[in-house]
Amino acid sequence: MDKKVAKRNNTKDLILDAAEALLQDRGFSAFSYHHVAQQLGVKNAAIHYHFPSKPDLGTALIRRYRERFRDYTRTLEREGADPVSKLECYFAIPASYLQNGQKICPLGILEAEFNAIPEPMQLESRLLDKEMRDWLAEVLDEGRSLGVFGFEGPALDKVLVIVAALQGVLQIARAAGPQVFAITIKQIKRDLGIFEEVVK
Amino acid sequence: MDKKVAKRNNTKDLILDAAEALLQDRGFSAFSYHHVAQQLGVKNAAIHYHFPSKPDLGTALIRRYRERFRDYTRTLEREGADPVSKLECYFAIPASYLQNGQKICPLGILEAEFNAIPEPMQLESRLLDKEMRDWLAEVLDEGRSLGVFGFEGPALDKVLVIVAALQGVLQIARAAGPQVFAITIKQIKRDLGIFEEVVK
DNA sequence: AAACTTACCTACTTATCAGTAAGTTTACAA
DNA sequence: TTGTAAACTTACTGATAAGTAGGTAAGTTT
Repeated sequence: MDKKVAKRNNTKDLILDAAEALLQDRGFSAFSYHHVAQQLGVKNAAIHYHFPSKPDLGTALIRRYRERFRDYTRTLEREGADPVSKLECYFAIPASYLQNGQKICPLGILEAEFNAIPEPMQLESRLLDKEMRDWLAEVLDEGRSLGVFGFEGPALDKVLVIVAALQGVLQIARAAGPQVFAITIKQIKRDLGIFEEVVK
Repeated sequence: MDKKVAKRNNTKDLILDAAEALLQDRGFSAFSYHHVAQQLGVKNAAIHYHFPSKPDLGTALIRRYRERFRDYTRTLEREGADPVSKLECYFAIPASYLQNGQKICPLGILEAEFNAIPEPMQLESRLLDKEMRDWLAEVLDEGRSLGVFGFEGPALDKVLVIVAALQGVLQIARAAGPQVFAITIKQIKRDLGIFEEVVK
């Protein structure tokens, strides 16, 4: 019975998908309900039906990022991935952003526009940031004690530089071209001491 | 004769100052002529008198960043600063952003909102990015040949990680608190090999 | 088959945005 | 003293923003 304009039941997810793309492409302030609606071929009010206010949509978006990340890391854990491949999988996230239309890290825009987004979104952003950095720190610590990573100081400090560099370079790629991403990854690996054997 | 509301002749600069603060606080899409006007105690149209359109204001802003950076580096050159103090001076720029109300790098927002800003601003952003990275690369190369910096690979590659990390960490500081900045600086120095003697 | 719910649309409101036209004040020059 | 240009203000316009009220066509439940 799905003839012509059959009622869809996945609109909510499609809205989140479109909003996610717009967020990582233009920023939160720079996209509107109209943009989302147009992309889905529905009207303004349809978005308001699923997400009454823009803050609602925004927080739902970040919550989805969080869940996705949690699921991702849990899967890696379940599969018994080693620290190096965990790190590679982490690098694959921003890499996919870059490939999929020069997108940037969601946290990058959210934090850049931090003082212009509603408080609930700020809160969710803080949580996402903490969860990601804490997980990566565990990976680095694990790798260091196994002897596959070489770095000095607390893992959380090293994580900070890595996360910040990735977040920054995706933005720089907009102005300087996509090749800067691979260069950064290479340098980060060098600084982690996991490239010498392969390179030289 | 400056009694009450004497005509000012520095409004143009004051507008740029206010716009600069707003840009680094909220982003380009999230601030309006009204915000700027309100902060200066003038009307909307006064801004349009000095900067006919928002792209005009935006490009003027970035051009000023560029001039300021050029003047800054030229002064350092004239004073015969060594690579280490040049680097310290470079670090002082984002440090001042952080201190002055959790501001972030202008290039950070401009590149994050890249696809939402007018083309002339994109062009100016590219120039600013290139000029800054090229200068820093010279500093790093100079320092390496003098033996004060220790790093592998092309200086431009190392610069990329440093610039990206600084840009990123200023944003992360919004969500994670200002202390992450000092940690990042410390880590960057460690990775440049200019911290061992002082720390350990 | 009636009652209710889901998932929209049409058509609006209110606010804010960038931008403009025309008038006003002030400083300075002729 | 008058003229003129710079630096505004007043008072708008049209576009777009978020958000809402009310209606409706389907599907679901009772």
